[in-house]
Amino acid sequence: MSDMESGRPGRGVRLEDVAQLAGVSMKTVSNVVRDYPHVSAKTREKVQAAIDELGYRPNLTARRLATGRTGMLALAIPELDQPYFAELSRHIGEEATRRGYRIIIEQTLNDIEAERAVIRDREEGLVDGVIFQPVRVDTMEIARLRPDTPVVLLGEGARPLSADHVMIDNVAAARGGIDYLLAQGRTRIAFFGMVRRDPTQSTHLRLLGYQEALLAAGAVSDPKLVVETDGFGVDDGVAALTAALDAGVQFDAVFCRDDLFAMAALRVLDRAGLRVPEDVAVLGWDDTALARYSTPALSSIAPDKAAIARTALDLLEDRMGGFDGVGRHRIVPHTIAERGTTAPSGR
Amino acid sequence: MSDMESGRPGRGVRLEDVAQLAGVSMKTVSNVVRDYPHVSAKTREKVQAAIDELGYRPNLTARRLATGRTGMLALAIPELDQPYFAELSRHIGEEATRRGYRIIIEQTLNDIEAERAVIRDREEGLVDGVIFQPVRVDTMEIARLRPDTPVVLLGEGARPLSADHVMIDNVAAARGGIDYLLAQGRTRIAFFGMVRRDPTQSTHLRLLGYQEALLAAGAVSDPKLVVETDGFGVDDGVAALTAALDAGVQFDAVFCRDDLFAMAALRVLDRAGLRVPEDVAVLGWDDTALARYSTPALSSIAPDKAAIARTALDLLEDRMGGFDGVGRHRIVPHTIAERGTTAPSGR
DNA sequence: CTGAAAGCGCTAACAA
DNA sequence: TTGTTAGCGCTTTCAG
Repeated sequence: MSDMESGRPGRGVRLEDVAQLAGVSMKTVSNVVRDYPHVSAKTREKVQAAIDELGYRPNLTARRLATGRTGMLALAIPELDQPYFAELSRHIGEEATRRGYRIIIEQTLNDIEAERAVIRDREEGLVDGVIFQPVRVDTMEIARLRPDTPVVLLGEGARPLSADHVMIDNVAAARGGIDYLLAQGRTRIAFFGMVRRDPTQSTHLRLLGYQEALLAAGAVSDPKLVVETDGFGVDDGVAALTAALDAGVQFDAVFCRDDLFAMAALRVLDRAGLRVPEDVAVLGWDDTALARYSTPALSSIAPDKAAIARTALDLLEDRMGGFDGVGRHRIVPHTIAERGTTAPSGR
Repeated sequence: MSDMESGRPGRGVRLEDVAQLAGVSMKTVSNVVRDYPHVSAKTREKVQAAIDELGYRPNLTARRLATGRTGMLALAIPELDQPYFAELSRHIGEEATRRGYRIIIEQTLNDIEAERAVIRDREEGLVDGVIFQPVRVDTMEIARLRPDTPVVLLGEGARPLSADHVMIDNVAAARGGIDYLLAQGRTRIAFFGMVRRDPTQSTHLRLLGYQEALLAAGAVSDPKLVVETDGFGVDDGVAALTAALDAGVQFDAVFCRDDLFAMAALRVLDRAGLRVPEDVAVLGWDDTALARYSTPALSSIAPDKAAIARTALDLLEDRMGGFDGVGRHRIVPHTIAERGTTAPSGR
């Protein structure tokens, strides 16, 4: 009660200070701090009192040096503000917290050097493991530069035999999307977002699924229905799709590489006076906030982001626990989030 | 050249090993590693060769323990996947990288206990400073639980005298938004997104600016034009605005608390058959991806997020550098991103 | 300009 | 159950 000194900062209070005040050894204090089970009740109490009085808190850095564990994971992604990555990060952050890890974010900003730094050593000794979605570096490079830190890869970009990997089945998901559109009676389905010089593998896989499904259904497969763009931006998409429309390309559904292109499609169709979904259905990919909040609300291929997070952490914890087998590849489920842009008729 | 062993992992290579191989002391190696200027060229060369041969990389944790600096900053925000925070995080991440810091993300998920943990000690000894946007804890609590780690606060939630603070002038920004709408000839402007039991201060400030501007302009100020909602979700918004419309409330512009509510407004207006911006103008707040990608593209109050990041880091670096004055409050600029939803007439 | 040695604060064998 | 004592790997006075 006469704790006049209560405002004293904890700075500088060490384990040893606590030990001294409590009249025990450092080891005992350490045991109490870490909830080591074999400590007598009275000792624990005494120590706890000293801890409280001094306002002691363990120095995480020192603990790390002593244990070798950092309790941190790095999440290396292109851009934090791209809706898909923002949502993925949220899930990974939550899952990590649940398991007692902290997340340090590494934005590669689509820069190949930044990606190389990630696989090389940027995180050396700083984190226990890294979750990495590469977009520029290729499989071989990742395999070669294998770091000492456990890594799990996300996305379709690279799949070296040496690293674990989590993704959804892009081909199957695309096929499912097309089948879904076909089942609604759409006959001329465009593939929108074939980005020229796309460094990623994703687009190709999605296009592949698109073609497979069309072929399997004996539906129209016309090269003109594959709309190429000059980049990943909405503007690129708007320009490309507008050009296609102007060139007289006809379609009653647009299967988009991702939600961003779907936003572009919505804008172009609106300008062209085409109604969605009555005249043209639109299906996005990633099921981001963009899809949920647009008008009309966008239907979208929905990767199970929580499952991606969970699986990635599972694999990583195996590795951190010493598992040293060959790279494992996990396919995570996806669904189709059905919303207004694909409803057979108005909302 | 006969480096048969080149695949050997760097794991376990210590400063001492390098020193031994190079035939110098640890101190010298340390100097080379850290680019200490006063090292003779030949020594440096010799040491560098040893470093390369051994594949040595400094152990960050050990360095930290020795220096006391972690080189890391914590960014504590409610949710990483809320567009505004995702974008803010991107900027802060970039700025931090530029200055040589890494960012660890702490999602508070709007949980008051998580926020308390942040200001208390969750990051003790783990980071050099924290950037924190509180939404639940109040000013006094933050002031009381002042941690030993430098903190800069973001947002309007709390402004204790003891901590630095960065925000945009919400009242002025709201006033500016209303003036802008007024200048376009709008006469009945609704305020949309007066969230019931909103724990944050932002909404009130924005409403205040709205009222001030209306009053100053001698424009219509009708309590019915303030649309209350039950929560922050788009669904809450849709329900509330639909109800207002059904109740016969008339307006020719909607000033939204944030972009999410603007998305809700767009949806409701579309359903009601009202054209945007011809019949009703819509102005959002935050200038997120939602605004840029919607159709029509949303005009929005745009806080200068890069400036927020820069300013926050500036203040934090001052504190980390030893500055110990009273809390400083920085106002960062904002603009109005003019897009389709407020254009006087169609696109 | 370089070397020797004492920490940074904590954990973990090994004893007691 | 608790104490003693080395480290963990790096930085940093203080000499030389």
